[in-house]
Parts: sequence; structure tokens; C-alpha cells
Amino acid sequence: MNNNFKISNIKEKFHQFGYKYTGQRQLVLDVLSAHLGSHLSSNDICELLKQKQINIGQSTVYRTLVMLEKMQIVQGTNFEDGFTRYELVNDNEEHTHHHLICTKCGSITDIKSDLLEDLEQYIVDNYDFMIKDHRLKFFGLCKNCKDKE
Amino acid sequence: MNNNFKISNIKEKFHQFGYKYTGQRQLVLDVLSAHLGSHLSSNDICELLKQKQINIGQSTVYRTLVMLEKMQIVQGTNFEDGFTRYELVNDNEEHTHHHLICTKCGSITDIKSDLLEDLEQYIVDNYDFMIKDHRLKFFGLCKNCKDKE
DNA sequence: ATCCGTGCAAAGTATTTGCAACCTA
DNA sequence: TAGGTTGCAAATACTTTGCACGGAT
Repeated sequence: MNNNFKISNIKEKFHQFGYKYTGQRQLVLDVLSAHLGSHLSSNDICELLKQKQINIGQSTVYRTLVMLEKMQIVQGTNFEDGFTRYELVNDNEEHTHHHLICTKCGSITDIKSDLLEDLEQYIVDNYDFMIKDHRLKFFGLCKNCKDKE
Repeated sequence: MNNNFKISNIKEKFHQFGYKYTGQRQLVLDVLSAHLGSHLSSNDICELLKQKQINIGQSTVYRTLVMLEKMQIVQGTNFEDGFTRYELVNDNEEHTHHHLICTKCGSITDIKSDLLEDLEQYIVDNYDFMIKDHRLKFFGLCKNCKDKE
């Protein structure tokens, strides 16, 4: 099978965790990297592969995504629409980025900047809580839907 | 049945929406108001009622929670642990408050302050997105679990 | 009396698991 | 070759829905 997904040391990372770098796992990574900026559910990934005449088992995709999340290669998020959606983690990001979710058309936009430093400091100071990660979602209307109101 | 849940105009609010203020719906509200600060799943609510020798159908609870959320009396949140948890909305809050989720013991703490004004302004300025609400969760270790590390 | 609400059971849907066959290192 | 991996099907688990009965206005 092709090796379209290019991330340095990705194969090594699998080995570090005692996993094999199989064809199916490459395919899942290929789909994710071919859709940067998208937020794909397990089913999305299967469908996209089917369009390329490739069939791999749903459960394999689920197991692969759980594995990739454990390796911190992908990040799964629940957008309150019924299923977990995944995207590749950007190595440069220290923390998870934020999402703008349009409640009308369902589009999801990433926000790169963090801008939570002040709030995190406030929490550390006032709640004695050790923050490891965060998830921030804004619900509202995207540019297109807003203008059509 | 008793009317333990005291919120002015709650009955009127039901009528405004064309709903009846029934015993079961009162009971769900009673449980929620008796556990302010908790985040109860549909199943939690049924179990708490069973402890008081009260049995109401699971589906009634589900339907009631959906209804209450539509009326903006409760707020449902998915804490990525498999089910939707609900809590009463504080009328004084303009926006949804935030949550600290301990990844070790699972405890959930509310953060009252908003502190997202700057970030929201940044989004409005840069993404042309009309924000209606947000969900912010911090994952990490609570005071207790942090100290036991 | 009418219409909404209730609760049981069945259906639905995303996800997980068991297990025999398969493939990779 | 040995042990992880795959994929089908069955099992889970939360949530939703159909429908007949019951209750509220």
C-alpha cells in the first residue's frame, strides 16, 4: 500500500508504543492528513475510503482512532451532534485549539490562537486545579448563515 | 404531588410553551434543584427518585430534559463520559459557565466567572462569527487528586 | 371530551468486544 | 513463526420512538 502520510518518525512512534504500522492505520492517517481542517467521524473516514474503492472495517477505524488519540497523533472532540470527530494534532500547539460551531449549517472552524492564559491563571490561583488541557467551543452563526438571517 | 421546586413563573413558563406542568416534570425539577452544583444524567435522576420510592419512566425523564433545555431551564453538557448531564441554568448568567473536570476522579466543578470577553471580541473581530453561547471545559487534576500524585 | 403526557417495550445509533482468520515483523 | 491486527457479527449503552392507556384542562 502507498505511504502518503508523511510525518517524521511516525513509524517509530508506533513502535515506541508497541504497535504495528499497518496498511489500514496508514490509510486512516492518509485520510486525516488529506482533510486537514476537517473534523471527521469514524464513519466519514470509512466513506471517504470507500470513494477510493478501499474498504476497511468500521471497528478497525474505531480502534485505530482510539490508538492514535492515545499516541496524541489525533484529537477527538464531541461536537454534541452524536459522534466523536477527529483531526490531526498540530505539533506546534501546546494546547488544544478552539472551535466555532455554526448552529445553522453545522460548519466547524478552527481558531488557532489560545488566549486562555489569563483564565487559566485565574483557575490555578482560585481553584487549586492542575490544568492539563481544555476544550472550548463557541456556538453561533457563521459568516454565511449570519448574513442570511 | 408536592411542589418543592420554587421558581417564580415556572408554571407560567410551561404554559407559554404550551406544555403542562405535570407531577413528573415537577419531580425532575425537584431533583435538579435539590442537587445544585451536580451534573445529573437521566439515569442519575431516575435513581435518585427511586431512592425516594418514586418511579417514573426513563423516557419521561429524557423527554422532560429535552423539553426543559428547550425552555432554557436546564443546560445539558456532554463531558465526554458517554452521557449528557444536566444542571439548572442560573438566571443571572448571561452565558454558560465553565467546568473543571478531574481526569482521575471524574469530579466536575463549576467556574462561575465568565472571563471570555476578550476572546469573544477577538473572534467577532477576526472571524465574523455571531457568538450565541460557548462551552469551555478544563481537563486536569482536582485539588485532591493533584495532592495524591 | 379532547388532547397532551406517561411508561413500557421496541427501535435506533454510535461504539465496543469476541473470535477466527490473517498478516506483519 | 508468533503475536499483534483485521473484520464480521454480536453485544453494549445511551437515547429516541410507537402506541395504548391515563390524566389534566
